[in-house]
Amino acid sequence: MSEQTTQQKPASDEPKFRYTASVAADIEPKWQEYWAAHHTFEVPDHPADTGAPKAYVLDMFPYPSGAGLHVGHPLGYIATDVLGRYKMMTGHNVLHTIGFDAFGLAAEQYAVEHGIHPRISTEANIARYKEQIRRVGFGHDTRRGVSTIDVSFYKWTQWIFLQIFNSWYDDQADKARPISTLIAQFAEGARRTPDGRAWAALSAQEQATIIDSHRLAYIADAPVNWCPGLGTVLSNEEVTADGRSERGNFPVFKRNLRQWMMRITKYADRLLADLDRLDWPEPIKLQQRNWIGRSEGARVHFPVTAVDGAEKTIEIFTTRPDTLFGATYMVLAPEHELVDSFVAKEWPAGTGEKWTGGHATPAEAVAAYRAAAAAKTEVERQTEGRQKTGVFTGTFAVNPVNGEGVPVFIADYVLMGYGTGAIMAVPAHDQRDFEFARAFDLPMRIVVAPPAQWPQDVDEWPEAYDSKTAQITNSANDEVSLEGLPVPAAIRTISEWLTAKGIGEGTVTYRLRDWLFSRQRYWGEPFPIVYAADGPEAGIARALPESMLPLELPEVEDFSPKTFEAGDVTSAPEPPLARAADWVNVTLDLGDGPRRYHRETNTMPQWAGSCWYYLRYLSPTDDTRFVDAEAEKYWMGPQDPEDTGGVDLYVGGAEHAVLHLLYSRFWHKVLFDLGQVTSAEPFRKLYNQGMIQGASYMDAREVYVPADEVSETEGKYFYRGEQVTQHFGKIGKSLKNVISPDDMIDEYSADTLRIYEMSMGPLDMSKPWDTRASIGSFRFLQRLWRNVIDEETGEVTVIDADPDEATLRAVNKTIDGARNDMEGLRFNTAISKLIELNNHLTRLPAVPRQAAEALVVLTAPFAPHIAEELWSRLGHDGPVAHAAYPVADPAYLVDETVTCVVQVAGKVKDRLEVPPGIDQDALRELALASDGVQRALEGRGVRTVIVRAPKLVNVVPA
RNA sequence: GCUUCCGUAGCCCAACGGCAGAGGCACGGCGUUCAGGACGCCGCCAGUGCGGGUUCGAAUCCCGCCGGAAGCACCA
Repeated sequence: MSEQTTQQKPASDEPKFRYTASVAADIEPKWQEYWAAHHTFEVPDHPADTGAPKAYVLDMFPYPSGAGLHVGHPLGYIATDVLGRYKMMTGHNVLHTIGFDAFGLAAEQYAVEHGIHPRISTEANIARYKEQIRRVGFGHDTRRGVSTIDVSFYKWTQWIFLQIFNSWYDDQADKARPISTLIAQFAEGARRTPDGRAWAALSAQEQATIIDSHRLAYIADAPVNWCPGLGTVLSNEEVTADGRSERGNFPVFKRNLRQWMMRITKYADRLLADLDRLDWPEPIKLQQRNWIGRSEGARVHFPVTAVDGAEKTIEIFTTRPDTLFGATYMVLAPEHELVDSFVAKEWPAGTGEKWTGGHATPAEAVAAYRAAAAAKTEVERQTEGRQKTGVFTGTFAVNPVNGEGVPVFIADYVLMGYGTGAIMAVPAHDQRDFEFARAFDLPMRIVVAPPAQWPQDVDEWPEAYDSKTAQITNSANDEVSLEGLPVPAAIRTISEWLTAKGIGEGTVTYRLRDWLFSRQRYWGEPFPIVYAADGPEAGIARALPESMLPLELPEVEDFSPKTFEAGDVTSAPEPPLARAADWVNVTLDLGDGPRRYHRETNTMPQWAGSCWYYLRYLSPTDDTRFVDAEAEKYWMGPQDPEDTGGVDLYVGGAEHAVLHLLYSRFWHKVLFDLGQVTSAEPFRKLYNQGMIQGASYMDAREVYVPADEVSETEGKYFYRGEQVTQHFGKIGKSLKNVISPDDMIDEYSADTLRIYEMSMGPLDMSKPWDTRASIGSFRFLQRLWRNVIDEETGEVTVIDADPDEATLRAVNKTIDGARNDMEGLRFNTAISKLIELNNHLTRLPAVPRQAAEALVVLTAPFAPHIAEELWSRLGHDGPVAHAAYPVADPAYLVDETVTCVVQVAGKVKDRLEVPPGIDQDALRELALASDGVQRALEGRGVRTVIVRAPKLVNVVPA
């Protein structure tokens, strides 16, 4: 590994005009400057209608980290660039650019660590990224590369937030509408207020509360993910399955906090349904479906008498209402709001120790259990949580199907955020309830008939029987019987009965929860929201008018977040913006005269900017609208009535399956509902590139050693004489295996890097990086160069004579194959075809111009610099980037003769040279008469002959 | 535990159900070269993870196992 060959210092006798790293270092910047100076890749916001098709290709918005790019990053960018250039050469208007997602936790943490203001460090990182990206030679329209931290960008992020804030979801119309339409409905009496009073009779406070409960962006007191280690709350999507922060890996606690939320749940059904209309990888669709988690079931009301004597009901959600007769207890989530009203003064006579948890009163037991639950991280809930815990509230509810009293428990295996936060427990037929019932000696009743081999006695069951195909038993009252019904029919029957009796109804529940949208950080978009300091509207969120946007992030002395001990449960978030007193406390005239207000001090999450940046690319300088309407229609509008519209190709990693890709679909749909965009979806086609893996090396202490100082001997790896072990995985600073694109460009060329990355294998597959193997790509370019340029004299050597027949065939077959491969994003096989043609030309005594030019044009999307150079040396004026991609002449795609394989019983026995147009019968006769067949048959008869003219004949012997 | 994807030469990877090899790396020989490197020409190596099945014919389709990767995981 350390013994890298290098072309940096050509030996004295190396031909003067050979394609080397130093030649590449001359021509690559030259062409990059040419493209910029000649606006080669600039495209109008909405091109004139010339009948040309369009292609909007997009890379996932990079976050510019302090570490710079490594060779894994450009993979997707190169792929979109290759496709974009190809599309341009096939007559498309192409829009391709790249910007930066530069707000957020990571950028802020980097700044804090380095003691620099995040704007300074972020802009420095962006500059570095831009330089690295520039060197790779992308065909970007750089005028469009916006960053989320640009004030002119986040003005519109704030504007979109206000659109969402000022909207509600009209279930009737099944779309978002302006909040004014809701207010009008209340004012006209078309919609009832919750308590039935007239709208005008309500106080401003009361009206605001009702309106806010419908807004798509709203403030709520809800259990949220509080991460003391980061000093901020996080969305569900940012918390890993083991209950830690995705960033930093700190513990996360459930806390009730007042936070901004986005009502994404209103879109659950549409987000789910429209997946079917998208050209996305199936695994990503599946992940979104799972995350949305639609499940059909029923809500059922269980009557219960509260401790104060009030008659209440506990509403539960179940997917198995057919098992209602088997419900023998109930469980509420510890955070359930009704719990307090059910905590009995004392334990009912005879309550066992298991149920009381050893506490003297239910109040003590519940308080202790709740405190313990709140102090647990999600990870603890899960690892310990497999052991079912809980306490009895001292109260019994009534099972509405049979009038039986059922004890009410609280237990943390029931989650507040799903369904109604309360369940009926059917221990015989639900594994979780089964485990709880075993732990608490609760009765089980069999209501789904198990197979004959199951023990008669439920006490001997090893686990719950949860079949959905069996028959219901022991389930009847005076009015309804499920006896003998299969599960689906039983669900239908009982649901109808529940609805008729008014004690329940069929319903749909989602796993998806509303999106927690505020962060207690400095480095994010400020909310364009203020609160009146006094008066009747004090504390009510009020939107700034559009004229007051952008609301700029204030400069503060101390931008670092208040963080806490990672495990400090009692801590509470303190937004850094709250310290900017001058900014927070303001006098504004919002249309009703100057008044004192204080600003919202939370900031938006990093996702906000990435929810809509692809729209801003379309008209980056428009200061009247977030996106020019015509531009959006042109680049993203639906192509036909069935089409959702959206970006034509979106390339990025699969790690954003549910975060960015779900959030931006949600925002886009809101904008669509409000008539702001014509596309119903942001990304029509999504493609996940695979990960480039790097070899990392660990010594005996399991410490990573610098990969570039490891040498290989006989399949073993050594670092400073010590043997080390090799692993393949992510590339990263901590793994000490970073290879930057700059390293590759210095050693070979940007074109080599591009060709190598595209030829490593299928784009969507993960594959190991091997710097040594990239020499092959370099050699290809060197041979290509040599096919056009004399290495000794620098003269163009192509001849103007017509190519021979074989060369014409090779050229046309390459054109045909490359076109197909380009359309299918099979860049690896396209390149292999180019290499094949190149090798063919190498063997000729002289290369015909026609063949050389075709190959140069075909190579241009992959290796644009060398292609431009050769194209220009071949005497062309315009850039090869604008040359027409060749079209194959069908006459040269068929060979004069083809080799027909003759099989006997599926085994190859002979080969025949036949004309491609040979007819079936003639070929059959030829094959049967062939030596190989005669020998293989050894006189046996022939049962059938399968003829696939002209390539194959298979003789099946009798 | 459940779901999805992937197993082809020493390595990275090709192959509409029809001759297992397109391309590259590494390796070897010859040529060129003072030499090394580079370059040119030629060569080498697998029967497709394992076991069944469907088919005239299976790397390819189906079933089961083994190995690897990813996702989900108290969601009622």
